Amino acid sequence: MAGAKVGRPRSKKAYLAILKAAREIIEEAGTHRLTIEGVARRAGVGKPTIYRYWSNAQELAIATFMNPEVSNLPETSTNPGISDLRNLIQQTVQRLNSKQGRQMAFMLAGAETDSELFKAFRNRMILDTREKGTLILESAKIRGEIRSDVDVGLCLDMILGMIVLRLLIAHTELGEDLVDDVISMVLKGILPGASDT
Amino acid sequence: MAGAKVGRPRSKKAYLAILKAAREIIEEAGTHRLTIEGVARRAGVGKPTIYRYWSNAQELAIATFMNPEVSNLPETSTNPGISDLRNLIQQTVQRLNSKQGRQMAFMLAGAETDSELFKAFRNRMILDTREKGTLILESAKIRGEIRSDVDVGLCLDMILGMIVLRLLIAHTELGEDLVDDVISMVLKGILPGASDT
Amino acid sequence: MAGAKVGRPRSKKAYLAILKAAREIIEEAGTHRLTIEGVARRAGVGKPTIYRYWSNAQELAIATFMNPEVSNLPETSTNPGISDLRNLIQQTVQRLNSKQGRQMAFMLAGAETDSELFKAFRNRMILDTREKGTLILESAKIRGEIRSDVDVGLCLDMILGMIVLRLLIAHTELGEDLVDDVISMVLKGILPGASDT
Amino acid sequence: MAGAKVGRPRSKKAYLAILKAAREIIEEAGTHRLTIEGVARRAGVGKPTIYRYWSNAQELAIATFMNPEVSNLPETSTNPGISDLRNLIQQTVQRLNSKQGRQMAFMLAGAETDSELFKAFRNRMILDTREKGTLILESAKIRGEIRSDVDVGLCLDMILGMIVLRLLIAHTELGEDLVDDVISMVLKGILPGASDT
DNA sequence: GCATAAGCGAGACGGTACGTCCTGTCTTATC
DNA sequence: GATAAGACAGGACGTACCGTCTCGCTTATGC
Repeated sequence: MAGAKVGRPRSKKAYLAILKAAREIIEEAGTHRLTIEGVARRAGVGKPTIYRYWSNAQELAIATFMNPEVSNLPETSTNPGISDLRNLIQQTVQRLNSKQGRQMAFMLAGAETDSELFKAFRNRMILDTREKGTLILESAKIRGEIRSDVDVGLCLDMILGMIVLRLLIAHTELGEDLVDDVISMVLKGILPGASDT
Repeated sequence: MAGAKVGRPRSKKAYLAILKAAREIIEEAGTHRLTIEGVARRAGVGKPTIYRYWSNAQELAIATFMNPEVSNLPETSTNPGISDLRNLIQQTVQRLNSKQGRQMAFMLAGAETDSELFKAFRNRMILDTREKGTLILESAKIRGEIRSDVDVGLCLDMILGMIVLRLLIAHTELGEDLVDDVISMVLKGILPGASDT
Repeated sequence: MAGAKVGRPRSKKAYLAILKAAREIIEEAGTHRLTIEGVARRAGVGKPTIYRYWSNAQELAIATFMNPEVSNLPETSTNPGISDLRNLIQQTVQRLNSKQGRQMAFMLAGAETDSELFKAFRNRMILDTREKGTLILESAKIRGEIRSDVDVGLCLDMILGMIVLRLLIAHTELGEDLVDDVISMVLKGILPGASDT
Repeated sequence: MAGAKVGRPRSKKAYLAILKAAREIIEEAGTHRLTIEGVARRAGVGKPTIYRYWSNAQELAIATFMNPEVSNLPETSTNPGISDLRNLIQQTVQRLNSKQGRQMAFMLAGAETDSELFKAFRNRMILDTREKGTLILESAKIRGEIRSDVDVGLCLDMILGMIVLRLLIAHTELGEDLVDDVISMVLKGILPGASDT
């Protein structure tokens, strides 16, 4: 690779203007109205400048959700107990329940599933929660707070899945009570013989 | 009723040819390669004929999954017990796990969520299962097979949500074991003090 | 309304409605905005009914100018003299100078030149005048009012041609003076040695 | 001077290919078979490239006659006499009598009469001759070759009009003799007392 | 310290598809 | 048995974007 850093350096200003314009368009008109031409026009930028960073509108859209404004979840406590699960889910619900999160979730399904950015998104929005949740539940397992034969991944997918389902398909409100209910259910199951809420 | 059945009747043949062509294109190239022009070409049909039925490619794509080939779930027994839940979920997994179902699930997220066809799809693919599941669980409640304070809707959304999540985002295989595991979990919960699988 | 017998109860009415609608459209929007669909819609008539009489929009347009409202020129006196030429040209100018005449002249050039209706139009608008003019000039020839070697057809074509040219291409006003001027010129020529106007 | 020469320059090659294709289509199938899609296909060019230059098929058709192949009339001698009129008319007849000229004349009538290109055409095909003819006749007037009270414009319109009329409407052959006859007539008039041809 | 290489905005390019409109033909039920 | 209604295959319209490709400039680096 000759010319590692020769030539004019890429303009930070242009890069940020593109992301800003893209975010605004998505905000105003929705993800499927995002076009490269529209972004270029709004950002006062040439189309090739956009293509230099992302190879299509899809990727740009995904990137929009990857920038610092959608921050990571706060760290869980170093030795988390089963009670931390509530906070985690609460935070995930809030994050996905935002306008941005909603659009992103929509967009997700249309994406080329093998793309790096799709994976990145999935990592950030779902797996991130899943990972933290795994940490919590495995700790709980060790401490005997939950049964040792529990499939932790399945458990988390049921919780996350429910959230995604209601968001994407049922378009139900995701209230605060929900979090308590779902935790209660996942803990006690639905069979008789467990104490009430 | 003026205009009720005046004029040349719509051609069943053309209608079916359109759906067939659309289905084939989706099968071969994916949902996002479906274009009205392509369908018209393949079906040997004029574009306006397509637009007479559906107002854009999205709607046509959704309609593709609404026709008889993707049939309703079989009826559950008239007085279903908790054991029927397994069959219901098994069938849903199979249906969504097909190539067609997978594509459809993908497509879902990009759709205009207020469109009639989106709702129709949701009804058929999700609510259909949800409704039958509700029947089963409410019966089980009455018979005392499950606790009376259980939120039946939430319970089903956790199961369905997990399926959708794994299909859309994690792209995990949806094996047969899964069904047993998820039912077990939802019945017993994850707290200690329940018998093993 | 309801005809007593089967057969053709509303034929005349439909026919006239078509012509009326066509005339109105041409009047309002110009000849090139005339479409069969538009006429059918406006006339409350099925498209095939129009096609039963005329085979395309062009023919219909021409037919519009063939109906009684654009009347024939008045008859010339039975034994016309050279002085009748002025009246003839005057009338022709007036007829072509009308809005309808103008549009018709425009349309003429776009027409399929071999169609019967094109010929019919030509007959009515140009040859009609030409014929009457020939009568006048041949009579004048016999009476010695003009030279015997004059090409009568050429002479009339120069007069009519000038009118058409100014109408179509130069868009000059066709005033009354013009008629006197052109007759004077065609009579005396432009060489010196003729008395002034 | 923003936008003066920014951006990729327009491709001369594409421009010429469009005109060539348009000319060929008109030549082969006639003016009313000229479609933007057809031209794009034949020229190996995108439709928007055509629309960048002309806003519809009509304008493109007119432009076809405006390019160098249909050249200007040759210059008349610097101090032209009445005898030059013959050459001028002869050339005009030839030009209009060509296949291309004929089609163009037809097309003329269908055009939006206020368009720039319509005017351009009129300028080139009619006014060009008219202007040169005016020069000739005014010179002749000064030298006393024709009467001083002659309306030069009217005279030329009669000649040109006759040509156009026969071309458009009568579809008469425009032979060589015609030129002599029309000049003779316009010079001498049709009254008795002038010498024979 | 000046050449060079890459980035920049602008915008034209060949394309594809859009959704609309109209053509001329056909197939019904109605009158 | 002609009519109105309107669906049909076809095809052109003019527009919007796609992703690529020049342009003439600008901006650093590194020779």
